[in-house]
Amino acid sequence: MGERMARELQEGVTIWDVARKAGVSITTVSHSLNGKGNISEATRERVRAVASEMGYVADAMARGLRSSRMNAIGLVFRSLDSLGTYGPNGVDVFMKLAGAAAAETLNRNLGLMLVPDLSRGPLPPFSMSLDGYIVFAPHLDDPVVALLEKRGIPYVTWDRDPGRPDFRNWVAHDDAASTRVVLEHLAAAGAKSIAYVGGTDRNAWNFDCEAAYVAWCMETGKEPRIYHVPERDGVEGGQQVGVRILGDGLPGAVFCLTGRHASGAAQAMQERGVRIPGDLLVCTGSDSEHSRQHKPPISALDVDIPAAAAALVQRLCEVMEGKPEPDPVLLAARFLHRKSTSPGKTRNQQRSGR
Amino acid sequence: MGERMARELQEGVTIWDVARKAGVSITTVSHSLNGKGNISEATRERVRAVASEMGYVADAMARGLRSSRMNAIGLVFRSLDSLGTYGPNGVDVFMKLAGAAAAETLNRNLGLMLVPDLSRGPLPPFSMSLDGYIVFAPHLDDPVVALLEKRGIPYVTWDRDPGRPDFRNWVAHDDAASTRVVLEHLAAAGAKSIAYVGGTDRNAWNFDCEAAYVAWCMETGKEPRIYHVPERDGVEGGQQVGVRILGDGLPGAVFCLTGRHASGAAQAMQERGVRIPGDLLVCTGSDSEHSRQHKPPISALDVDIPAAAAALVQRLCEVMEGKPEPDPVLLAARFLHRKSTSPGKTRNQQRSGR
DNA sequence: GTACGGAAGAAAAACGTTTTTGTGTAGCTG
DNA sequence: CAGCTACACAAAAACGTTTTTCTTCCGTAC
Repeated sequence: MGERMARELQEGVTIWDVARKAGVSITTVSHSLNGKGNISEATRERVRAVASEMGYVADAMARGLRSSRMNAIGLVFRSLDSLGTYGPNGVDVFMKLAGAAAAETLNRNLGLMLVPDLSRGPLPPFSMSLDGYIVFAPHLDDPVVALLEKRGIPYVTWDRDPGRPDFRNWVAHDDAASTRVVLEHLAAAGAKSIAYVGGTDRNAWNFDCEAAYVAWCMETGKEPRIYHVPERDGVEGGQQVGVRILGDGLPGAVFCLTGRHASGAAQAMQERGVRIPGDLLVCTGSDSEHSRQHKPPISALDVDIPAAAAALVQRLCEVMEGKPEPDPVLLAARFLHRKSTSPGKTRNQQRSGR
Repeated sequence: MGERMARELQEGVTIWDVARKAGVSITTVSHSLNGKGNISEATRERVRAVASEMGYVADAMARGLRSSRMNAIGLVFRSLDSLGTYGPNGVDVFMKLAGAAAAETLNRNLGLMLVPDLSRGPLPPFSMSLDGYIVFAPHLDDPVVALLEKRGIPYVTWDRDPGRPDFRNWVAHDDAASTRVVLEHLAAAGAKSIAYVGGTDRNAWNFDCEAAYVAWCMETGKEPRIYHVPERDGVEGGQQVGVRILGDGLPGAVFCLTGRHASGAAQAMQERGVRIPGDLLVCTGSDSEHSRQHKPPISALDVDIPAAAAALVQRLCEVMEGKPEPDPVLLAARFLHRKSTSPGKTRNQQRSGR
């Protein structure tokens, strides 16, 4: 029996094999297994037993061909595409999201396909056959989004597409509100002036945070101090901007959107004698290993990745099922209050680590 | 034209549409596009032009059904499965590998599918239709490997499968050699005794490193001091083992396989007054954000991820093409010499960071 | 003038499902 | 007992390719 079973489990047990063994037609097998049609419970049960005993699994491609559903979705990281590397140091939000999305899709019996930049080079063979896409951080006039749109492939995005105000299937943080939380926290902690360091990717995150920063400055009558560093420059870019900021005069606080920039800026300034949080408060808009491990640890806005993944997958499934578009989903970012923005302790205390 | 093209690019332009428009049979279209059959160059060119003008892309599932090649491979992280989370803090080797593998597969016009644990729960729909698998860090008697074996699906593993000495399609570091490099480095830096902290997953990495450690101790006449911490316990587990090691008497050096354990152990011991590298050298067998960011930075063995991904994908493609099995691929781990194992500096120097 | 052979392409089979349509039997109604 | 319905299942069509086999045409050799 084991011998025989092993042979049957070899690739290639089709619906015909099951039908023959169960003494029914392939229709009956299909219906039994999918809970459709009009089959007596007895037959259904028997067929199920035979199928599972034979280790039958419906061929995904045949099924997909017929029902034009692939049961898999694609995940494309636009920000990684522009970063030029798919494994940047310390930026773990991507893997976390990929992992969480994979777990989430598995719950719905969907596969998750990792698709590098769709817009250049030849298309990966069945990128166009996937049932839907999650596009992470599309940028302005994103060609990947345009392609999906043209093909009529359902998709959702993390962060809105800045060039498509009418598109509603997105999930994101409320960046304006989060920015405000940060700025008010910094102000409450005693910062008189706050410098802002954004990235150069033309995505909603950069746009919205900067707009919120400017608006807040207007409201509170402060002079905006805005710096931009390319995302791909990472910690090094942060160090350079740290030096620039110092040259322009030490502000009360620095708000860097990316964790790597924040870490680099803080490090450069600390090396030049600035004490954090004594002389300067530092906060970042996206938590990363760098912000966590910096001495002192840097306060950060944090994404609840599993929640984000769940919301994205859920919304995508709704879109794929043709449900009417509800409003975009806005998640609240958590603010992680760490040492780098602790208001005015004495200078000695801050040295003792921990 | 633009209007019309846009409509045609809508989903659903089939080989029939192309054939009709070009005034030939579907056979001719298929042959023209795939460079097969006996078609005059003129026709071939004309068909190609029509097809690309219409934005025709062969349906991946129909093609896959016919040729029983899916043009996609699966990637499954066994160590993440056992870790219980797909986004562990600071463990970025996975995303890096996923990203590098995705880039590598794209070069070969293959898709990359992320597949969570295959061995429990219902199978993701077409996990069994994929052309091949990369299994990262299979453990002893790994059910995922068994399943693939049973189904006759080609696969390669990162690290050998400890339960299948005959299986040769794997890529790994030479763990024995690497361990030796570390131990000799620690000894050369002045460590008289070296404690070893391994994980509890039953994979080749844990087995081979520990065996190499024991062998080295025998050779050099040292008493082995072995500790085990579950991988999933992370930094916290490291802290606990740090305390245990201290209780057993301070060794000259500690070699922790995982970066998170190393960081935790170092931290716990530093908090109890141990100076690194003054009183104790610390080294880890796998670089991670934790080892990089620790103060002082912890020396580590590092994987050349792109090389690993390239080797894995390459080997998998060979296996899928039925090439005879050459020897397993052994990559050399780089040893990253950092502050935590710098031999006997004065105690004051080591405080000034950097 | 017929047979042969190669070139260029068309027709048809096959891949393994799902879904639509058919078919036969049993039970009930009028 | 003809006719209708419900039931349980089977047959066949369809999905969009690739591949195998078949046709047609034409030039050349016998």
